[in-house]
Amino acid sequence: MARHSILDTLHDSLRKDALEGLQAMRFPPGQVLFSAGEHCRGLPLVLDGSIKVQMTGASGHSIVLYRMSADDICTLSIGCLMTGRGYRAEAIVEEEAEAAIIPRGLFDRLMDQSAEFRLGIMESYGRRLDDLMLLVEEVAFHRMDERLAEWLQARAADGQSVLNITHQELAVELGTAREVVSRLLKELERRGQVRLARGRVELTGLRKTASPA
Amino acid sequence: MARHSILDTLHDSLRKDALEGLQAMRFPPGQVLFSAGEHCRGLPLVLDGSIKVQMTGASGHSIVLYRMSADDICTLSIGCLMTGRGYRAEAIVEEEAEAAIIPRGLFDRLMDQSAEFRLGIMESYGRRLDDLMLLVEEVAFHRMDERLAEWLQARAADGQSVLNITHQELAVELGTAREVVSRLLKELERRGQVRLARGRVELTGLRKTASPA
DNA sequence: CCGGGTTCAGTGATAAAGTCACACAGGCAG
DNA sequence: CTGCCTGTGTGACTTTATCACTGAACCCGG
Repeated sequence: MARHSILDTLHDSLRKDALEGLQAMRFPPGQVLFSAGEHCRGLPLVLDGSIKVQMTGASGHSIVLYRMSADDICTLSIGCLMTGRGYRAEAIVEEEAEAAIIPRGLFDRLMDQSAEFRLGIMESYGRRLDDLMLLVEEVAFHRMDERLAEWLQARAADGQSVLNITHQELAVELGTAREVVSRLLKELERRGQVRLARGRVELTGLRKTASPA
Repeated sequence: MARHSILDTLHDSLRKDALEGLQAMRFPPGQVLFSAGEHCRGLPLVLDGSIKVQMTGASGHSIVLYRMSADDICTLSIGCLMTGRGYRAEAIVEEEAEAAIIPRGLFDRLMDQSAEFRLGIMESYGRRLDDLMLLVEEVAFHRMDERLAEWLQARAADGQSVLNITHQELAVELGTAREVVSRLLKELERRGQVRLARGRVELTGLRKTASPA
């Protein structure tokens, strides 16, 4: 059954209707939920798993914009739903995911009848906007070596110390070229902060870049 | 009196209430409407003029995220209003502007009672999200010389052919350093595409960068 | 187990962009 | 006229991006 905190906020009769209009679906890793240019059929709620949203530039390069996980809302879809334009990004399942789609009609009804639902939607929007603003700042002004180290550290903080990821995938995370990632990782290895193997990065003693200042 | 298309969509009695709860204010160029860290007091509607929204990174560098002009909504504020977090960016008046602020209570009421109002808000959100995604792509993957040329061309398309702008301001538009802009402009001047003077860029024969491919 | 294709990773050379440091020019106030 | 402040130009150097390859690791069919 579809479990999502934004549905919990609904009053009984409305919640009942909502749950009837929804059906959860499972998606395996690698599955593409939507891709650039496609039109939007409703608002996806992420119930479980992990989904990354990335876009590909005219240049052919890609960059990951953000991730969605349990209890998230695919805010991006609302814009498409409202303006009728196609998606500009694509969504790819990373860890097996479960999601339910709120069809347009039901979405409108929930927006009309539940202040709590509206609040949830707007909050989600606000967070997404913030994320993107931070990303712009990061891409525009931060050094690549720091961004790479931070990305790895964030994963380490999640408890993971061995990442199964290729240099190419890391390059997409950071929006740069594979060669750049290879060179920076090699440098980190020289400093003893990571250990490298094909398709694998093991974090050993990663800390802040011995900064120049 | 406050004229904004999103108010026109309201039904008579609601519109009357809304107009009573609003008062338009004028702001001179250079005025800061809000800055990073401040809290949000309501949703600003832009009635006229031009306002730029920019953020400053930890590095001290700034970049313009987008502009608002007549009939726009300061979508960014909604997120702050909903999540209660402070602004992450700042808004600065460029051309003398007129704006009205919808206080929180009235905003909630309009969201509750007007589907058209909701639609307007969500559309605005969608556009903003799109803008930011495009900006990420541009900053991450496009060459500086092309971005500069495109920015200048966009102004030329607006009918302006003499821009009163400093290299530093252009650098903030593009999220780069002043020196980079200076060098690129000098290169454009060598090619006869612009004429330069202190605080002034005159567009003469600007076209697509004689691209390498 | 071997051979051959595919995916990953490493690296040199070069171009583009960012950083630092400083010189100098234009315009304005006293 | 003389400073002074802001804006611009530029050299030297670092970091990042791009291009063009090389070779290593893995996968699979025979």
